Amino acid sequence: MDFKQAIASSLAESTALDAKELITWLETPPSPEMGDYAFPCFKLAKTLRKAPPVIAQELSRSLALPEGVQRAEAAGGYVNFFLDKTAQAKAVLERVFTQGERYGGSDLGKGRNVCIDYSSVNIAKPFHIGHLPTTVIGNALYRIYNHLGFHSVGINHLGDWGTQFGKMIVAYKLWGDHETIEQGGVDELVKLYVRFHREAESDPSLDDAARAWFKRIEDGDPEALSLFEWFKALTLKEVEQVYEILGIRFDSYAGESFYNDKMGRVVDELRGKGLLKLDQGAQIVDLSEYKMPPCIILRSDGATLYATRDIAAALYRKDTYDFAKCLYVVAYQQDLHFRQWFKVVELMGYSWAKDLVHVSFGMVSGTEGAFSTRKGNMVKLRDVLSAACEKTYEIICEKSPDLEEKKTVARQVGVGALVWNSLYNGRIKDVVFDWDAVLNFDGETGPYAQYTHARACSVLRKANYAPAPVDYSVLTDTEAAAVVAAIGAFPDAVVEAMEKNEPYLVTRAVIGICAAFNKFYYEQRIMADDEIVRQARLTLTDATRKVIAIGLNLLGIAAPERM
RNA sequence: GUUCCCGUAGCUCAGUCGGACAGAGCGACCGCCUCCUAAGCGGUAGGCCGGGCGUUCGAGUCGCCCCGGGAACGCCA
Repeated sequence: MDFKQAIASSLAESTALDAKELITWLETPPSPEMGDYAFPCFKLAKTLRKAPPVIAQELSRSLALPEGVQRAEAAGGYVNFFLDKTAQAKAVLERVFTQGERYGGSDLGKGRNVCIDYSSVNIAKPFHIGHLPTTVIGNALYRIYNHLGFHSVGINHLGDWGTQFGKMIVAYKLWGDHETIEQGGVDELVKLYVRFHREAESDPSLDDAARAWFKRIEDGDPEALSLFEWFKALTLKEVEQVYEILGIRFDSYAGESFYNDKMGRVVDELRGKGLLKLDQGAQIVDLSEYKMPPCIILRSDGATLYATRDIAAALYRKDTYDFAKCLYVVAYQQDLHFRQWFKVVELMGYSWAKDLVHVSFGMVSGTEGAFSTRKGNMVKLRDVLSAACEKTYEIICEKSPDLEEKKTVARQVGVGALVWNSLYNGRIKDVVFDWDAVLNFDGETGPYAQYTHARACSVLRKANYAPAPVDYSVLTDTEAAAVVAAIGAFPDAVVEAMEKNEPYLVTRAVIGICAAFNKFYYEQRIMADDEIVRQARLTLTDATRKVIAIGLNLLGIAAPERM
């Protein structure tokens, strides 16, 4: 923030060091009583040939305190800076009200596109709990980048290509029924798929038939194509219902099949640049120099592979969107795959290879091990969503029987709880899906943040709050100051979340605000008798609820005003 | 076997490009609604930060080795 800048500049004058360097040295003390910013003097000890505590003493005395900084105190090897709480409250709250919806945002990414490849559902496969992380993390990043002035391009890279669709057609023609499938949707398709595999074990001719049908899709045979499109439409219809519930939309559904006619370019280019090598019948790019297995571009039968398609997609996206970054929100299992083809793009001579980022995340498993369609222990996203909403509905009936629109709020809170869970921790952590954990709404959960928001809204409603000039000096008590500090820390958290592609940093910033506000709410009476105090506290409450709403919105979570 | 990731309180995790006594939530136990939403707030208990060596004024954080868990490793995506 501005105060940090000012302190760094002031330190720069006294130490003859670069302010930009110094600002990175400044840290936040472990507890608020120790000040708002701390400057560790250890690094100066060598050059100044003095003990850190001595340097701290001298600095604390000689420094010219910038505007808004009340005092500087030496504490061991640190100089602690104490902000003038009134000035801090004024600066932070005015910024909130000036920027409004855009608080925590900026024009950092102005004019630059960011492609975000996420969710990427498979056609004719169920949308299960394992798809939640990519969907929700991708969506949050989409919103975070937009908030920082980038233009996000959300891409659902559909899994809509491969021999499995030949299998689907064979199964459908043998055992399927149009009406049943129209009714049952993806579940029916999965049944057919499972049956195909069972029967193919004893009847290998089925696999031949499947290959033949897939060939017909590739060749554009009308019957094959229409069945294929039908499966696709059925799947998308179901999936879009879930996106609707989650409030997610995509700018592009260009999936695997979309790049079918765009892979020749990749092969030609690789060959032209002398990167392709024939090995065991396949065309590969040798990566042994980079300690990686080769990247296979063409199978020995001439067919393309996953990597070929991803490279084609990257080239297309660069041409189409001229992205500043292209993110792939995909589980860490595919780490090697991305490292391989990113390297291939680099070897092709494209400097933008460095802008390709694998945003990896941990895997979701059940309490009894990995989910698998075959084992049938897979948990469908829709089931989890409805369970969460039902549970929420019960709680509302119990706690807020008079609430109107219970169903709507139950949905917002139930869905919010689920989304929050996927954005609460660092991406890389594995997740064991556990109903009890998912349906627990106490503590640092989505409902907690939503509750805090609703609570603040409730106070403002009851008080008939209207904006008016504020005496910020009455917001200097410990609890109010903590709320101010938490709100003030929000913008940096958003930037860091973008830089690291880690939405949980926003989640944690929201928690910080909620915790501080709830404490404030408990300790200080917002609707104080004193009019000056009341107006100031209401203003703080208003700012709080606004920033919580912004934070939740960045995470893709609704902020109901009552619950 | 090789490479990558992870290992912090009973459980789930955070720990600011190394820095001030290691934090939070859940669970357990104990408190707080005649007063603004108790989906809240407070307190107690609970940790040789997997182990060792090293770098450093200083290591949960960096390097090396070991142990434990996960993932990937050529014609699937």
